[in-house]
Amino acid sequence: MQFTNDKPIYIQIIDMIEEKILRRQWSTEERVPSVRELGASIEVNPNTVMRAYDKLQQDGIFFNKRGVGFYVSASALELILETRRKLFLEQEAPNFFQSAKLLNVSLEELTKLYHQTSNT
Amino acid sequence: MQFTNDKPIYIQIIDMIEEKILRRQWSTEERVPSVRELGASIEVNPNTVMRAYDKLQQDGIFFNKRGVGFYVSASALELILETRRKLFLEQEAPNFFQSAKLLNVSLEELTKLYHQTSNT
Amino acid sequence: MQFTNDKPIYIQIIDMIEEKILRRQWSTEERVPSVRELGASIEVNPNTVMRAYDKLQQDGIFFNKRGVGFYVSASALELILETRRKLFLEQEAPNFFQSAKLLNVSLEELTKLYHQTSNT
Amino acid sequence: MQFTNDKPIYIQIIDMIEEKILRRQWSTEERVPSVRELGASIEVNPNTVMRAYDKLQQDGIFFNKRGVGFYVSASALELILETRRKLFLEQEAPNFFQSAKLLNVSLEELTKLYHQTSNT
DNA sequence: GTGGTCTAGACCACC
DNA sequence: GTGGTCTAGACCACA
Repeated sequence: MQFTNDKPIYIQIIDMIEEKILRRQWSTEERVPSVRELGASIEVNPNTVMRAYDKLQQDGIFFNKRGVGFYVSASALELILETRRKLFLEQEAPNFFQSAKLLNVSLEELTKLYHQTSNT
Repeated sequence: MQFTNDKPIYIQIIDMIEEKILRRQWSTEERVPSVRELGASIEVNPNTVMRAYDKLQQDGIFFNKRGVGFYVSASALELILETRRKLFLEQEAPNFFQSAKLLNVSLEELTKLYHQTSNT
Repeated sequence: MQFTNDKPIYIQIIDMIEEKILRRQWSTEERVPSVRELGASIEVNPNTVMRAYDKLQQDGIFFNKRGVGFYVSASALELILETRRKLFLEQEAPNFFQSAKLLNVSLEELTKLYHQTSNT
Repeated sequence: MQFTNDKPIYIQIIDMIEEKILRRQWSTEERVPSVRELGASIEVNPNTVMRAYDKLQQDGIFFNKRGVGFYVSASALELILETRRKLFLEQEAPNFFQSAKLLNVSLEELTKLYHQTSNT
């Protein structure tokens, strides 16, 4: 996995996991890789993965069976959708459209870009 | 000036200056405030302002007359527009629309948001 | 380390590092001393070392693993050689030979000086 | 006239003047432009030109007739040649050839470059 | 007056 | 531990 330098790695891991859940690649109530496994596969210190899992657990997206591992919670999908939609509508969209106007990108161009964007 | 905590101050200064240029509040070939002046007016250490000016100079947006001060370069507006448009079209827009699709925000909703966005 | 007064310290640090890489004393993909370490060893403020590292990173000679340290990039040697050769052939050499001609230093004398120059 | 940022302007003016003398464009005992004249023609503050003239006078290259102007001294050419040759042979040449060796520029290439260099 | 460099010391997030 | 940012204060050369 490739990491950018503008965000902490553990945040990028969280984003990746949330995307996997959103895309139904990781299902509800499913056990997720151990911190060591995931750490090894994406070449990141297990502590950093742990930090991401911790945050996800705090947010109610993961839960933990002691000595067994982490699981995707039943309400995970709903939670992620809710918070992300809120962020998207209240923060990202206004910023995005304001940028567009400042840069003279018209509604037509935006619509075209919208249709060009793949779902992957 | 108000600063947020999610970005370094010197970056926020750069953003502010680029916006001023984009909005034609600072014109090409015009002398800009000295590091001390700007520092005093926005209550930031002159070193921090210097760091912003330095970056802007590296990017060709400012140039410098020795012992006199910094100036907005002739190509500043063009440079900013070019890099920002590129970033917008190639990075931000795809990410944004992909998010929209992932979150089931329809084109109609987006269009509505577009029209709601103020130009300021 | 000895510093001269005709160049900023951070530039002299950059030069020293590039020379180390050119002479294969610091290898590609190798971790370099932390800003604090190097600062202590050459008796310079860590901020000044940081400034040098920052520039090297901008130029693609260093890269950075978050929370770990700076590394010599894979293309470092190539980059340094390329830019230095270009500078040498297009700027320094013409200036040098023009000076020689202006000062009536003959090709024979230059050749002699060439052979006298040590490789260190 | 074009100025670089890596050297003070007054030094660049001195260099330019010395070159003019070396090339016999300004002759011995000849009156040189006033500080105001030269300042206007190269778009530099007269104070800065004055600083250059001052230094040249200190070095014995110019002399001054009060109320009349500055003149190229009789020994100017000799003085310039002497100091420049010394600098060239003891500093510039060793540095130059050491660079050449570090960058694997052979004697043949250097000789070729020598012949390519125009005298202008 | 201007930019530019440097130090010392502090604080922070991240790994 | 690591980089990274910021401040306060100093000093300097240059225009």
